[in-house]
Amino acid sequence: MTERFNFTVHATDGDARLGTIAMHRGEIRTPAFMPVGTAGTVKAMMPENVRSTGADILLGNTYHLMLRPTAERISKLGGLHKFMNWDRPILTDSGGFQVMSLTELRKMSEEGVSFQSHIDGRHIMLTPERSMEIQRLLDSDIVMAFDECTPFPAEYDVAKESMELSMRWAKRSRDGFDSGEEHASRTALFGIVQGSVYEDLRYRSIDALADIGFDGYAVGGLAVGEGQETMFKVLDFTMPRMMKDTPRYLMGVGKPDDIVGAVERGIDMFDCVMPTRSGRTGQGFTRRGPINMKNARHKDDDRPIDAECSCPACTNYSRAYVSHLIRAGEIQGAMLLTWHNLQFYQDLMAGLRSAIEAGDLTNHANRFRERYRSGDIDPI
RNA sequence: UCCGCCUUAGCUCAGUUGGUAGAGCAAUUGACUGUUAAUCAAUGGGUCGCUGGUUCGAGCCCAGCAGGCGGAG
Repeated sequence: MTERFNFTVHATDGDARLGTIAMHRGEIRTPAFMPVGTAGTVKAMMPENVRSTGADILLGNTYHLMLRPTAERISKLGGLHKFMNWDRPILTDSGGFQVMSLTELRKMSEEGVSFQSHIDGRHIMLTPERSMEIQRLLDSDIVMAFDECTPFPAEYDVAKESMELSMRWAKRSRDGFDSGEEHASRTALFGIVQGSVYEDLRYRSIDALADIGFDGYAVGGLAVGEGQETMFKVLDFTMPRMMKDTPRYLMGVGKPDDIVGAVERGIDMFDCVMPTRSGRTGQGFTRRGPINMKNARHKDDDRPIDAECSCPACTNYSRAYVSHLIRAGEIQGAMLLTWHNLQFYQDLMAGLRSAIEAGDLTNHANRFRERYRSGDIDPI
């Protein structure tokens, strides 16, 4: 039996850390990017191909899976890993984000959240205890505490109340998680820092979570419309107060340059729908900036999406072909562009890890930004 | 040869009792950050087949012509 959860920092460069998280289903190299597999699939990708891009861990979702096919069914079928054919670690979100994003269908209380299912309209109560039970049934490797993702903008008092509720729920999440002893003995639980853009609220949130004790700490409530500058400002005062011996996870982030800036500020883990969703809506990522594959300029372009990329879309197909597939609404267009985008994100993470190890992160990050922001997607 | 119907945006079509035009798709472009998204949004684009007439005013009414479809001989 290997370790339950062992985070090791191998090198640092400024505030950035190069590390590994050893878990019984496999090792996670940090800084890590977790592709999002909400409904038991990384959309448009086969799991073995997600792995081939370099992903060590996926994100799954409590809310979506509890509604369909239900956590109980997945449990009976042997757990989420077997169900979706991914045998490495899976982190599951707690449903907290849906509390915000499905705002018109919810009713909040101290006890939890009453959702109306977007699938069949029936009412469902989600509490910290139930969220923990669902994530246990899924056999998640990294369980997220049930929180409320504070919307942006939020007045101080609203943000304060929201954060304090999340902290009470964090304690109940801890207790609920621990009550599933067998599962808890081989998996991990992360707490989520809230507090919007307010320094003292973020500090209080960190302190409250530290008192409870978690295997890792996430920064939540960012990338919800505040903009990169504000997000970095919040990280600038939040990160120095975060625990040093556990992973720090920035939830829902982000664009490539968001990730670079957050790594420089000490973040170890990320997840984001951007590479997969964009892959389905025609946006590709390149080392010279984002590229809209729907644009007419690509129709006759027989070069790859990104000449420096090793993915199948770039090795075997032209911009012209991918552009045609996307325009034609062909499924293979979504498949190829998603694959490329995931490869791009994993290459980005690998590059950051190498740079930290070499003590060259600042130069590396500056070079990346300069090229990425040039927007010069038509190199000679 | 006769009769009827049709002709409006690149395509398929709406256009009320006459007040100088709209939709969907396509095109062009933009979004997308713990996925209710193979999604959403914006923009461009029309001598309303042609020529006359009636009218203050015609895509709408009248006549002729051209093209298309159907029917009768």
